[in-house]
Amino acid sequence: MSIGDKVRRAIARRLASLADDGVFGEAGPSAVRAATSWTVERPKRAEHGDLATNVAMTLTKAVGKPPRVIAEALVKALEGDAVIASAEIAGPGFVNLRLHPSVFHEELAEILLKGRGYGRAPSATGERINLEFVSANPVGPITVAAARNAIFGDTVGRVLEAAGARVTREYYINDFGNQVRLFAASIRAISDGQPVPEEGYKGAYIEELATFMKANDPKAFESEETLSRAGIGWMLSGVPGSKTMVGIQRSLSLLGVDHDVWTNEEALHRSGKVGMALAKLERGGYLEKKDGALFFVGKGTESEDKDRVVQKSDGNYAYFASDIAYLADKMNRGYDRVMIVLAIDHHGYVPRFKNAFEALGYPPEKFEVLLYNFVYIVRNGEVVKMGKRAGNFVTSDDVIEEIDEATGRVGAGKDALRFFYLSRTANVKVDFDIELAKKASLDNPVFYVQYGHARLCSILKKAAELGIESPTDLSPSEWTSLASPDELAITMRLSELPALIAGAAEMREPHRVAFYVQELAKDFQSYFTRFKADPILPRDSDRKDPEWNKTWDMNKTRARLAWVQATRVVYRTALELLGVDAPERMDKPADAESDESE
RNA sequence: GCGCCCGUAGCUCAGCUGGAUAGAGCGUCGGCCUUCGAAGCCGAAUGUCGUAAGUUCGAAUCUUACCGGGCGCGCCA
Repeated sequence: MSIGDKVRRAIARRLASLADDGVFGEAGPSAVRAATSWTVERPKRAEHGDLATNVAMTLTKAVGKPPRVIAEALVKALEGDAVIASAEIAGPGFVNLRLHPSVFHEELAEILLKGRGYGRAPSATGERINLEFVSANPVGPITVAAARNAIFGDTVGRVLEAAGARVTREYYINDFGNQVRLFAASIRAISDGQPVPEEGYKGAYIEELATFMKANDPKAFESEETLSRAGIGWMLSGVPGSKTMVGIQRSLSLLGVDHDVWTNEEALHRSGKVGMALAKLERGGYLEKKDGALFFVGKGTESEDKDRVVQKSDGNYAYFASDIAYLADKMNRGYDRVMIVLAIDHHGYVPRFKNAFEALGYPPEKFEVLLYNFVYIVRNGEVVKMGKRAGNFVTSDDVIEEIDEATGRVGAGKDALRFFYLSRTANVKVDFDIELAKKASLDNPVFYVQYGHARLCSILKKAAELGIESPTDLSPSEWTSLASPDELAITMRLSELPALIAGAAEMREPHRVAFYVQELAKDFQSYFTRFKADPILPRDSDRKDPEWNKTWDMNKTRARLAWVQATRVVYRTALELLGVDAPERMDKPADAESDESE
């Protein structure tokens, strides 16, 4: 049980017995037991205690007594409590609480016991969720803008998994229809030395692709169909050795994103799943023929102003038809919930998707669209229009590579880009200034967080060098020497991880994890620097005396080393949820060193 | 016209399932390295929370209207 839960339970119990004693009048006993909306939270200001509750204020109405009267009774009843050491009334009726140190020690013991499992659901027995994301048009590389989809979607997946869900990550390959024909035509034109068609694809990547295919995959040119299929295959896997044609799958992998299932739109048509899904809607009376075309008529919970075409009057299916088939296909595979990550310009599709989902016979609340806002690429203060057709886009590979070089660490670019996107809510738009990307990357808070983790590791490493064991199981009496308010306050922060994960998963808000770990890093780095005069480990000067270990308080060192390890556990879990590395050491980038010597 | 998203410090953004004196990073100014990592720490300055009403003991947070910015309303994909 978390610290917050323990405190909550203690308060609830005291309140219930006060009510039973008639302190809150006739309505007391039932009112107190019915009240659930009150909170136990860490106050903004440290002098307000370890935790505070608003229970007295929320009970006022139901009980018919002023907040301070309720609070006074509660404070009195809490005297001698095993969890709460002291309580006092503050402000309009808050009850500020201070806890016994043993409560923190128990939490640390639990963190060390559970390790990586701390804060996570005990087992993956929750919903089976199909999470579709990225699904970028496969006729071009992954851009920095698409990387937002990839990173947001992937991190939602990580957080949901930590909360117990079983998540399948899925990519929908739109390899059907007009854009694919144009793509094939563009490849053929380039390989024939002809100009690409008016609406075709241009740019270095497709030239490289065409040149490569001409030399290595001549059979692909037999027909337009083989050409488009092979071309998309190479888009996914990449051109060997190429920097401009890294391949969608590898680009995603470099972002720390890996999909479990790749579904082709073309295969949905070829296998007849589109026809089957429409037949099902037909039976339900959801289709209507008008002007030679077939329309989906939504009758679901979402209001829609008009009917949507599924089969055009020329006999071709509209894109929406394969969307419907794809939804049916996913649910036929046995998921409890279907989620799709889409850019905000798709918000108009949500009602028709939901109605189609409902028309297929599924509860609409089991379908979710997670929307995220645009990424605007900015160069010298001006927004740059990116387009695959024009070929003037910035790929995530470019950005990652540049940051890797600037920091001198492979993986730093991925970490910086992930943290950059995860440091804001999904529904705010982002400016990505590519000229500043390199410089700004060195200021990326992710490195600050990682530095904190490296410092923790450094303490443990140093302890090992000194021959001091870092224990992971201490007895209650051994823990007592861990008593500094700073260490206990950080422990309070550590204890928030389980609720944080649950909240981030429920709200589909991975940015909460990014802000949490940043706050944790700040707490720790501040503590670490301020306590230099009271080091965890004996310094060289302390060990000059050969008898030093007789006077040194080794109990305190051991308790603090255990605390360091628990802090590291929480750091690592948070970083893992963000898909960010937790390096054990960080070397100062070359640029920063030269700045220093100037 | 209708619908969705956004508007919080000089800049970029948290806080929005209502709580105490509205926070962080960057930037600015002033301090701190002989000792567990200075990619660090400490301190200072900076706000009509877009505007106006309403609900409430209490509103950045909920409701309504308005203002400003973005996006969506195809037999396109």
